[in-house]
Amino acid sequence: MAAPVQKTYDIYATLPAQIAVRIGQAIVENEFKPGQKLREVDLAGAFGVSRASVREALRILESEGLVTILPQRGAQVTALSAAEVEDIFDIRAQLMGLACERLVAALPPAGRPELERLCAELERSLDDAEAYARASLAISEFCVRNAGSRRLADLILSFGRQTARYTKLSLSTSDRRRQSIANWHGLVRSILAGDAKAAEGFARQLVFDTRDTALSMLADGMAKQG
Amino acid sequence: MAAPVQKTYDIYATLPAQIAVRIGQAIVENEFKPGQKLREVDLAGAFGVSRASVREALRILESEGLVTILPQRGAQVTALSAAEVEDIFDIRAQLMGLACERLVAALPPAGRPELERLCAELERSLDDAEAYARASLAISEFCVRNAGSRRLADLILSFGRQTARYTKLSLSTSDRRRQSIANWHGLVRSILAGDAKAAEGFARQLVFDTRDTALSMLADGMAKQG
DNA sequence: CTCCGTCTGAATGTCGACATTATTAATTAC
DNA sequence: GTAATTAATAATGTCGACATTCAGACGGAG
Repeated sequence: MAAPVQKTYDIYATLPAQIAVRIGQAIVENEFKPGQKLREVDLAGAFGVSRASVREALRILESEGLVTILPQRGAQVTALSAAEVEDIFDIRAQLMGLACERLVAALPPAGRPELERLCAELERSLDDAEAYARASLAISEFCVRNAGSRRLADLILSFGRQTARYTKLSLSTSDRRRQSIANWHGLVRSILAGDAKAAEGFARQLVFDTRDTALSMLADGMAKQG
Repeated sequence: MAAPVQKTYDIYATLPAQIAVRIGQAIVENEFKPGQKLREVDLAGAFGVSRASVREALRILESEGLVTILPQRGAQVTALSAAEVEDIFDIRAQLMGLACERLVAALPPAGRPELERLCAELERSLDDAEAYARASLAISEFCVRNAGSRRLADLILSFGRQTARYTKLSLSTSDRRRQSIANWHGLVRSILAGDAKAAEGFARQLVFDTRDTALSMLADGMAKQG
């Protein structure tokens, strides 16, 4: 008797899920600003669906941390304090370390050239902040999705999306991109060499560096404002 | 100018949240079994509310991992494979390590006697599996909630609830409870001594031991069935 | 006897309307 | 002129009904 087939259900199947994806993109790409109110009637009108579907979409986005719902007061784009940004980066660093430590054993042989290709793509994108952000996300996603745990991957990528705007901020200078690439090189080398502990270290450092830059840039921004 | 007051909104305020709490309790306490279907109409009738409220409640529980929603096929109590149980324990061990490492610096002086009291409560409950499970949850929650990150605490406790039935299974023998207490003693001692690295180690070991026992008991159960 | 297609019943998906609550603007008292 | 109160507005909370899709029973062909 063969094992029962694990059917995969397309999360885009339902209407609320589609709405959630589109609103989520707008948030991650900073079209919807932190703190901005998301009125159900407005969104329902914009997407041509009923409020019920929008409500479900907002619940989905709340579970991803992109939206904050306050009872009787509606939904708004989650606005993070500097302390919260730091907190999320710290947790993600820990989880990214775990994922990359696992990746060393879990990466199938066929994934090795793909890993090198994604790393080369990083170097090609060194002069273009937008392209580098995309390439960085691509190799991160590849590593995390091949670490053997769907749950861990979703968690890390969810935290990544919550702080996407700060990561992008952090990678806006070429100096930082060079520092980032150095870490990625170390990580890829460790993975290909089978050194799990070193991989964990590089993965965590990668996130820590991003965190430190983002926080200092935020602090500068605050200093200018206040 | 004083900082604006951060209002706290009671998550029990809305009807769906109340429904979610009650269904969630039933799941954690194993009254609703893994894989059991949760029909919206049934639940709506049982709680005397409309389907819309039940739907929102089920979404909340899905975000906590207690319920799995399959598009067009409804909700059911999340059923975890042995591999998934192991995965959750592993992630929780990592996060618990991080939390307890932070706790060493974050625990306010007033929390020290409380920590010792909760530890003593563990010993008092050594002969009663039910009481020990409660005491274990209490000290875990205390540690995690005083580690300085609401986000991290919620995450750890959420994973804990998802595997609550297996933790309970693991702590069903007095031998295991003695092993658990030894780890808790080590953890509390490390915290009070200010040794963050040792605290991290004990915290992880605590979860690892629970994982190992639960998995071997699950394997035995499977062997009997198959 | 087995397998496939159809059909029936029941569940979820989606919607619009009403009830309730928060916000804001106007008004009045001081 | 300011502050507190109140009324109007606009948002969310909750509900019942209709549309759509899925699971299983039934029946017929091979």
